[in-house]
Amino acid sequence: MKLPRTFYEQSTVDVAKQLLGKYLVRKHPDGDSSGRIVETEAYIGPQDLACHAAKGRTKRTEVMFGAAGHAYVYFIYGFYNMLNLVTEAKDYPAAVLIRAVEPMDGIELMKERRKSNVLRNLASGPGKLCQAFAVDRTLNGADLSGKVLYVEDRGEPAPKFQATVRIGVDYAGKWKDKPFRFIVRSSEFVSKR
DNA sequence: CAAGAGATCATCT
DNA sequence: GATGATCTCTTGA
Repeated sequence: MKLPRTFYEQSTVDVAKQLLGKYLVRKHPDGDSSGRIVETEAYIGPQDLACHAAKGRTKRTEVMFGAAGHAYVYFIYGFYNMLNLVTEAKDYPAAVLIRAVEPMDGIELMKERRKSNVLRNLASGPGKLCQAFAVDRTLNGADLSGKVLYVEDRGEPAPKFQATVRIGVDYAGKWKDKPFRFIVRSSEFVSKR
């Protein structure tokens, strides 16, 4: 069952936690792929200095100000794309970063795109995941109730998870220490332990 | 194994 | 003109 818009309208931290154990699905002409989400991070709004929207409403952050249930994809370090899912009310900028998934369907395709045969190395990080799933900025603003990219519930019970600090946000003052990263600790497929 | 450097570009100052 | 929600490779122990 595809997650409805109302799911993404909940508080960002709740969305981030509940996404664990759900399945990211990517439909593509070359073949479809999916993966079980095992790591997420919450970026909870304009006051959160780690959130891009703390810089205000700009061309780049515009999507986060839009309605929940859309993809926010941006390009970083000259190499990598990051996939976020926009949460909460329209005009309130917040999103959940998808950091890692456990590959399920379309594994051969992911191996090709990633140029790696190591299952654990296919989508265990936000940049890797976007490569494996062919997610780039053309998907920025994509509606998650559409056909190209969405998250579905496959009826799996909520996995046990652990909250830790977010990665790579040392510049964010007191916000860098907030426990807004959620990982399925038992999974081999998280980016770091 | 841990640590460091380099790659490379859209976005904002 | 600086810098970043990263990754990979190289180095050295």
